[in-house]
Amino acid sequence: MQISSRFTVALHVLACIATFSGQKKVTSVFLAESVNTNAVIIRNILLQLKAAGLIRVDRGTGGAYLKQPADEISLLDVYKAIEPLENGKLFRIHENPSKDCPVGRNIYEVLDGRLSAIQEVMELKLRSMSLADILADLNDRIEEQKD
Amino acid sequence: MQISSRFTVALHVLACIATFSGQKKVTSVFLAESVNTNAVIIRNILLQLKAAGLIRVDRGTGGAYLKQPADEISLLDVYKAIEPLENGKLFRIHENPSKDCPVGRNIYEVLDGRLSAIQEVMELKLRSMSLADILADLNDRIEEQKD
DNA sequence: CTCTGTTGTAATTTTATTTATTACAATGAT
DNA sequence: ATCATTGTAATAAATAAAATTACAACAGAG
Repeated sequence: MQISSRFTVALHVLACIATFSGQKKVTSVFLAESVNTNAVIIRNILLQLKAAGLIRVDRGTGGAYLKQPADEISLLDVYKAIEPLENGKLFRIHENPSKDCPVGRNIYEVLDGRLSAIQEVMELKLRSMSLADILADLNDRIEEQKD
Repeated sequence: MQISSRFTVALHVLACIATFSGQKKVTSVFLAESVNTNAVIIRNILLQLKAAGLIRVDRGTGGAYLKQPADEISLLDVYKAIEPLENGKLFRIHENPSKDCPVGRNIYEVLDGRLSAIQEVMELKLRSMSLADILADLNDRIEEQKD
């Protein structure tokens, strides 16, 4: 089961905001065209990024802006802003295993710590990467393509 | 978006097979009761574990058995046996971003490597844990509960 | 103050996926 | 031959993602 595209859409959105800030007004319609999706999808993602304090969105006049320097926005910040994990747990454990079976009775406690450790390394890696890293790669590619 | 419970169900199933091997015949019906789900769900998971070479399932007579020592079955083996990831990619990247936008044109290439690196650390951690580790924890708890 | 472009939000639909269920042929030991 | 069991198909129900439509709220520009 893949992690939904909302996370990568959010990264795309943030990359656009950072890239075009100052040059043009970054609206949900503009973003929807760049991502190739519906503007309401974008607006909802913008709302989540705003709620997490990562961006500012100007009502009425329109436009989205970073509220933090790109090197202070980690991919984990974005991931947590976007992915509404139940209990914050990446892995789902089946519910109500049999209390009559010694395995069923104990499986949750045994798995929970290990699954959390797996999630932890993933989140550490997410934290080690920033929006600035993505922008740097992006700029390199864009510069190359100018020839 | 959480990873489906099929993975943890598979771990539960393997733990039962290892725990009860020799003591009782481990059938899909028995497993379904321990997990608290439908026997067909279990059978399909058994088929996947069998296809991955982790277990043997006896047709007709019934019963499932480990084909490898528990310390040679890593959680990654189980995860890969169970999770049918498209292209093997954990993260989904939205399709057909605008070729007219410099961000849209390059976002896939820029994100792909980083997302793969994140998946990589998660898989390394999964590989570092074995079914034997789970069985050890499980046995400790079961022994404690015998009092 | 009205017009205009935009955001916030609700409601609904479409599509995909997971989980559950029913049914039954195929299997293989007894 | 019987019987418990697996393999498999077909389908339904539940959940979730993604897309769409509609419109009130907003805020600057004229």
